Amino acid sequence: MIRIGIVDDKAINRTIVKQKIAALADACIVLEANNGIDFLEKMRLLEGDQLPQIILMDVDMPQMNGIDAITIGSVQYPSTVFLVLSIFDDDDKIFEAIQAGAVGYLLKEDTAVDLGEAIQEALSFNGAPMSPAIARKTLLWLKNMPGIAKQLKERETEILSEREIDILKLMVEGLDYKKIAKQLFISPFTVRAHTRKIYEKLHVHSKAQAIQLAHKYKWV
Amino acid sequence: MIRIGIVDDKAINRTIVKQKIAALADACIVLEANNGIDFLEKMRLLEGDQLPQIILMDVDMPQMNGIDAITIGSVQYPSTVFLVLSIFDDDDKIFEAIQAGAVGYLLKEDTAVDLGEAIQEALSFNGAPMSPAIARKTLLWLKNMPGIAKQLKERETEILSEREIDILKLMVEGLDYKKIAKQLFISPFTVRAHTRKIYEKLHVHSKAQAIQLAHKYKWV
DNA sequence: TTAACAATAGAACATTTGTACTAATATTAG
DNA sequence: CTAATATTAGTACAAATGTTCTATTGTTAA
Repeated sequence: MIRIGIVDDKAINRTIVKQKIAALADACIVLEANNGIDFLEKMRLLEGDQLPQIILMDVDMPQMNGIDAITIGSVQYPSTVFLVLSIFDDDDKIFEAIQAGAVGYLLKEDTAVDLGEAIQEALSFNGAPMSPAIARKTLLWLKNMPGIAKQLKERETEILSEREIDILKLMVEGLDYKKIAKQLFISPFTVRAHTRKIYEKLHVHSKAQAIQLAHKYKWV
Repeated sequence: MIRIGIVDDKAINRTIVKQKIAALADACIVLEANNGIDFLEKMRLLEGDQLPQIILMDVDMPQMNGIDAITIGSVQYPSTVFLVLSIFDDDDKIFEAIQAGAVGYLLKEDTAVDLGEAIQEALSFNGAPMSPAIARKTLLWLKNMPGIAKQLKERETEILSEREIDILKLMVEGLDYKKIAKQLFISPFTVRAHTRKIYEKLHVHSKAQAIQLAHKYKWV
């Protein structure tokens, strides 16, 4: 019997998932929580042999979101497996969830993936369930992140546009927005617009982080 | 009607795949090759509207392996989608295949994944088919990627103190004042004090400029 | 011929950073 | 011992940056 936990702030979502679980032969819900805080508190009250083996975690929740809950929970309960069940395929969210320790990421609306199958895969030794859309994103990220084993020289980044690379280069040289704008004969606002796009694409949140990636992957 | 190509050096494997394809309603085999060279030659003989939309590619083949075939093929035939069908879940192979341009990676023995579904996913706009085992590996890679930037050599700068270099290193890694402070168990104010000293010594006026010098003189 | 995207420009607001100060310890070179 | 320097910690304010928006124009892919 597989012990399952559901964390979602919307009762309707929990009900839908519970109905799907009920259809499975070998599974039962042992924990239900509204948000990250609630989840951690309810986990603390359970004995070791009653702890859920798998948690189906929503991302957007009040008080404590799913990412933070996974970050803390995956350390505190290393034998529990966390599976994100989100409505959004927001890049940053997926990335953060994986970083936090989620073993899989499913889209709620993704009908192609059967929840039961996903649970089986998550619990099986070396499986990780993913919606095809999510799989594609992770592959694209991987593809564009050289430096694992082979250092792929001056390969095309494919992520950033030409103009974005212009800006990134000047950023690396230590120029501020105004100086970059003057250099490229454009408005400082435009430089900032490009910067926002760069951050979004690289999943970073500061100039220093962008510069670090630029050096690491030799984009400059 | 989906046009499919199979590249595998073992006739028995091709037969198995062909049988699975035959069971699909809307698909037909338009190309069959023994290895990478053979594949590229046979592709050249086909008209644009007869080119396969999807290639099921084996990895280990004589003369030219699947990775190289994808590398070349994905450039020459950008609208064709390459799907690796391998017996091995060898880390390097998977990674190389993705780098080469494969949109998905399936294990032949993986019974959980239906080939037809995988083909549909591969052809659909933003789907990528993956065996759960492969998905897990890619997730692990992603998770561990940003952390590879360790092991920095010590070098005498003669200008900066040890502590200042500590701070500079973390600055280069993209951490803000608070994060650096937490990392070094000191107050953010202290970090800022060090930063001021660093700027003074290096004659710079921003984080980005300091990072630039750090890279230029290989202090990190 | 739409749809998507790149490049441009800007408003508004919160956070972080840069700079100019002070100041207590600890260590070290002369 | 004394002076210099490193490390620590803080206040205060101005400037730069990060983020969330909107919006126009041109180019390109489907």
